Amino acid sequence: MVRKPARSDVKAAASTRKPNMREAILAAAEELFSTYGFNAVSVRDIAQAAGANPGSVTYHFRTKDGLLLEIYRRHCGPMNRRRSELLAAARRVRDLQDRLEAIVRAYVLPAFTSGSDLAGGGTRFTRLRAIMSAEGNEVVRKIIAQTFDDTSHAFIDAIHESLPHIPRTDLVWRSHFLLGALYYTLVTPERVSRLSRGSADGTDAGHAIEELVRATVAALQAAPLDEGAPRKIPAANPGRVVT
Amino acid sequence: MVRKPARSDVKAAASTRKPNMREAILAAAEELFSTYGFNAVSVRDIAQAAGANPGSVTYHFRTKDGLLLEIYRRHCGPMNRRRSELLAAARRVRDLQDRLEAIVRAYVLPAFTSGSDLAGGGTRFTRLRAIMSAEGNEVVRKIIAQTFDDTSHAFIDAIHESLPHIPRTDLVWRSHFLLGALYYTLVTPERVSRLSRGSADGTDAGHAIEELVRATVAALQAAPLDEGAPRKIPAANPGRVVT
DNA sequence: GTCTATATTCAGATAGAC
DNA sequence: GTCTATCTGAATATAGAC
Repeated sequence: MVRKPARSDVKAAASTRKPNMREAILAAAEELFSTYGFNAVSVRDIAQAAGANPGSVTYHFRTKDGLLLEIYRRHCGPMNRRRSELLAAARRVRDLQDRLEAIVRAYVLPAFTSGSDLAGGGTRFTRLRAIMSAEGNEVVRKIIAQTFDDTSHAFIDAIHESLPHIPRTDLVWRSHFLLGALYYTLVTPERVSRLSRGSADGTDAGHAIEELVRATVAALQAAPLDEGAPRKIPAANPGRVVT
Repeated sequence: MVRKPARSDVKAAASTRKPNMREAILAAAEELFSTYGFNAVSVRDIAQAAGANPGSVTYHFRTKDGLLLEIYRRHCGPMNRRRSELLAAARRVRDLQDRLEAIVRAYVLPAFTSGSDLAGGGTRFTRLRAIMSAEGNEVVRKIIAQTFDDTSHAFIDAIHESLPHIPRTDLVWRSHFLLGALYYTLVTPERVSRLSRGSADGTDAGHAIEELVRATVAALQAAPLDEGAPRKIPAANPGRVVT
């Protein structure tokens, strides 16, 4: 995906010792951040991986946060656009059960497939988002609230249309669980492989999607807490637990 | 929990300027790690919060990793013991539906209530575990595989007994999703509050547990992927996505 | 406009004072 | 046995060379 320079004259060669150093830095940063987290990776690590000088990173992106910001800018647009497309298509599905499943799929799929360029770009970026939310990065927190909340609301509303008898609040919780499950699967896929004793491959994104969609659709359809069938109060949990 | 010194003579007072500095360091570290993550917090930060000298931390715990290890040692024992107790009780529930719910509750509850001493200790520790799994800390990875896999297997097996017609592999996926949902709720509770437009409080652990249990029980009971009713191949996902 | 050499602050860990 | 003063290396960001 590196654009070949139009002319390879001396001047151009001199001013770009490595073709598109900026892109190389971005790619290296994305790879390292999504693997080790933001805080664990230094600007020096990134520069080294990209074959650049540490200061070169600062020149292109001002700060380490700026670099992260640019990675988000790259991915958020395409990803949310794809989500909107898929959601619009899902809403046109007639059968209610099928529609709900299509909506969930429309939410999950772009997290894996999206990404402007490389194969696995979407997965890598979503993994990065998972790590960033755990690390509580302040820069990212703002981006998320600004960029993703609209999409999240749109999905919750669409789900609510398919399940009008379930209070919106419950659907918020359940779609929140969906995102948590999605993130966790991308962060520690090897745990699935381990606990299944090899009968499942946690890194198989296609399979993960299917399992996640199936589980989520069932969870969304569950009776809400208020109007559920009367249940015994479990001995283990007599009262509410306070944080 | 701070043991009072048997004698408060001059020598004892001199050797302990602050009572139980070791405990103060542990408490400060747990608080900071579970709030900002492991990599974002420096030994100096911890020392300052505990009113200690940075080197004092190294004396008590050798390394920063050692400090983390000790925090895990403190919590894992009580937590898994409580889980075993609750699981044993749950397995004795006769009604299959109720039993399944009790099992899930036995898994989730100790993540909130456990913790040797302070209120919210369990929640704080589980939040820490969530962050650590995202940061991919190598020290923790080993502890988890050693300490938690037995418990996880026990729970999956118990669930499988309640749902024998569902392949164990699917149950592994679904209980994995449970843990992810639990972690994510502890990591970003404010997102629930935001998306619900204030009608839910993400930090209300009691409510979170109820929502999580309800959703998970439904997810666990869903038809497995293999033998589900025949479904249309969704246009959006013609093939498997490769990571 | 792009990158290298350098400055300054701060990290984790040590060796010796109490 | 416990903690303080200090060392060494690495962090981000700058200011100036190309």
